Amino acid sequence: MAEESVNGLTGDLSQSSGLKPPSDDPSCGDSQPGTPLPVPGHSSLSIQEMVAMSPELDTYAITKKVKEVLTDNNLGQRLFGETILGLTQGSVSDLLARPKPWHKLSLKGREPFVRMQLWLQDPHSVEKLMDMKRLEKKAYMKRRLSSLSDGHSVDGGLVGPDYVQGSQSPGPQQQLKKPRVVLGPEEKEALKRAYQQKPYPSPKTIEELASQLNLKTSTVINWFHNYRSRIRRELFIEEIQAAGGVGPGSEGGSPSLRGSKSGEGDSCDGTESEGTVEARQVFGSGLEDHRGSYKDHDMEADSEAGASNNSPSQIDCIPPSSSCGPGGLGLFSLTEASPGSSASSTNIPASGPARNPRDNNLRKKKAANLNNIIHRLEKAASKEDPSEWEF
DNA sequence: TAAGAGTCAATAGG
DNA sequence: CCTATTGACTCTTA
Repeated sequence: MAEESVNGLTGDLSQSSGLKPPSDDPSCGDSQPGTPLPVPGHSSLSIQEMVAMSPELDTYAITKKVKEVLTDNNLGQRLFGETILGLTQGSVSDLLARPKPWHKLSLKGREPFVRMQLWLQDPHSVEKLMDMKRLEKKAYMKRRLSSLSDGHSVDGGLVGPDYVQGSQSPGPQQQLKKPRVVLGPEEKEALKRAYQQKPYPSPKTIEELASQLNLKTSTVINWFHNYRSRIRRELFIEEIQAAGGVGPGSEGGSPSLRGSKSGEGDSCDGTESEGTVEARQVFGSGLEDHRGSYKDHDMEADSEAGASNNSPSQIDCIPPSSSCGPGGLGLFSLTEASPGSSASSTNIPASGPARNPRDNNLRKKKAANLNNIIHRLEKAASKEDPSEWEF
């Protein structure tokens, strides 16, 4: 009997009484190598099902909390990623640093967040990870010792980086691995310039770029793909969320507020934002504060001669919605899925200006992205139904 | 088929 | 060790 309930996720909206029978793996044909992770808490539902049922989650709040817990306990992203999320360190880093808003995530993309949420709810989450860490260390020591006394290195093969770039090969293996391409600063600059002129270059342009920069066309193509998507992501996360620094080793999130990016220097930000707001609820256990508000990309008119009205974009702050979970359940933050914006419960107007050094870049990126936006606008224009517009 | 989403994995810095 | 960055790859999607 035990309380192995699938906490939360199912919470209140899953009570769809008779759920499907336990075994309902979508194993038709095949889809994936199966579920990589058994789902932390062990439950009868696959995370995929949980993801599907999950209400909107505040990805920002979740990652914030996870980062906090990890740093507070000296747990690394690698361990966390591999044991909890089934992702590699780099992916975890990326995810934690730039969570995409829930409504912009695909089902697959939501999975890690659901896992994180589940993990946060597990009262033993930390100690379990700590145990893992200890175990790893022990195993490592053991290996080391035995290889020493043995006089021969016996690598378990768990973590064996294949050396690629070395001029010499280990011998037996064919180092047919392609060495990683590393673009130089000039090349990147050139590509960025090209992007600003044309985020979606024609094959011809790509060819030209490639030959001019002495790169493979596939590299150029990849670069554009990556750059577009990363720019987009950066943009909305920068706009959306205020900077929140969590000091290492100390908790007590002191979310610093940053209403609007200060358009230092020259240009003015003719930003206009309609603030749509809505209250937000807190997670039952754990997550206490969060925020996140979205607004669409603002296209700013870039004009120097223009007025420099520095009207701070009005970001509405709503009073703390003190919605305490009844009896400690609300596992998820319920929100009415709102199209383009979500709430922001701001806290103390931090006196300390948490300036973001990236503001400059932001401007540049915004500008760079303008073309991108235009491109999409054009696309949208060809659709009758505004609901199909994607922004 | 091209673009987007999600990742992986090499690597650069700390 | 650890984390951040980023070119390339695998699937989806339209």
